[in-house]
This record gives sequence, structure tokens and C-alpha cells, in this order.
Amino acid sequence: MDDESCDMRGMLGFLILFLVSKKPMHGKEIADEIAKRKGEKPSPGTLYPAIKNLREAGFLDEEKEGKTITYALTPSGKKALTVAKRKFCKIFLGVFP
Amino acid sequence: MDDESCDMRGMLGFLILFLVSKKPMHGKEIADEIAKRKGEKPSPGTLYPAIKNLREAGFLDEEKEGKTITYALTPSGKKALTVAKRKFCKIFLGVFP
DNA sequence: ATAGTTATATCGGTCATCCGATATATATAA
DNA sequence: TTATATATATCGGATGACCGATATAACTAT
Repeated sequence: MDDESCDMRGMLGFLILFLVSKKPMHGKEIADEIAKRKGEKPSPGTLYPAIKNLREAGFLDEEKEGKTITYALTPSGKKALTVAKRKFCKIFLGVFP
Repeated sequence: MDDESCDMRGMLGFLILFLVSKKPMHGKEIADEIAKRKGEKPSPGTLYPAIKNLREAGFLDEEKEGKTITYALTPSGKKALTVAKRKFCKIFLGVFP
């Protein structure tokens, strides 16, 4: 999710940001959507720390209702996603058919 | 580059495999192509171990000419790339405009 | 021959990602 | 109330990605 360096390590965060941008979701929904795409559900020990990072970076807002927390992009998160998406498309140009 | 798990950590290897599939290249060319796409050239300490992994996995053939080594996909590498590409597209469906 | 450049490669260390197991808190059911 | 399920969260440990520095080997000057 950074700018510089050759880092490909932010893909999970990027994917979460992208999914939430299409529709505000809570953690379970995010996990299910990733499972549908990847074929394997991320373990809680994978997903929630990633969400926490995005929250602490100011990219996600949370709205608690009972035990579920619905996440949505902040304006800063929207901006970060736009930048990250542009970068992603440039890096992987030609991979998509 | 694996099959199971929710691992997004093999993106560099995937990208190398994809680039080499379009045209056999040596390490320097791969680094330059990544630099063009990413905006930052991977350090040798990043690139060559990644190439080595792919070679040891049987996905890359090498042909030495003087000091340069040209890498090309093996049949097994082609197969792996096809699988990885299909998975990649499914995961990131909708990210590309 | 000697020096410099280029391509490939390894090493040490840091951090992110990931999983499985476990913990907490809320809601639902018996 | 007590048990069970659900959603969120943390912990320990493993591995991958990454950089900077350094090493080797082969060309290319001078």
C-alpha cells in the first residue's frame, strides 16, 4: 500500500480496500468474498490484523452494530485505493486477457 | 505460486514468470521491465533469489552466453503460469477497468 | 596487463503475510 | 441461567519479499 520500493507485500490490504470500495462490509463478509475469489478463506489471524492496519492507516471507518463491525472507505482510503489501483494495473498490464 | 492457502506472497515470482512467458529474458532485462512497470528497480538481492526459486521449482530454463543467462519457461513453467494466471484473474476480477 | 563495467549471485537483517490456536464479547437457544 | 454460535481480535511461529552490501565471473576498455 506504500508508494516507493519494489514491494508486493500489500496485496491482501489492497484486495480488502478494493472489496470494501464496492460495498461496505463487515469482517465475515470480506472473508467470504475472498474465499469465493481465492477458493480458500483467510484465517482470522490473517484477516483481522490486515483490517487493523488499514484502519490505523486511516483508510477504513468502522461502524459497530452489536457484534458486527461494518467497514467503509474513508476519503483518504478512497484516494489510496485509486493510487494503488493505477499502480496495480500498470504492473500487471497484459496479465488480464 | 502455490495452490492452497490464502497466500499472496508469491507475486514477484508470478510477475517474473509472466514477463519471461512473453519473451525469454536475462536477469537485467527482467529487472528493467519490472522497473518500467513498478517505477522502481528490484535490488539484485530481491530479484535473483526469486529467479533461483523458479529455476529450482523447474519453471525456468537457463541458457548461458558469456556472462548473461537467458531464462525461458519450461513446459512445467508454462503450465504453472496458466494456472496462476487463471487464479490471479479470478481474485482480482473487477480491479482492471 | 590493469582497471572498470556489467550480469549474476549470496548474505544478514527487517518487516509483512500467513496460519492455527486461543481469547473476548455479543447474540441466540435451551 | 447456561450453553452455543458468531464476529472480532491477539499470539506464536514460519516463510516470503525486500534492501544494501558484498562477491564472483566475464566482458571492455585503456
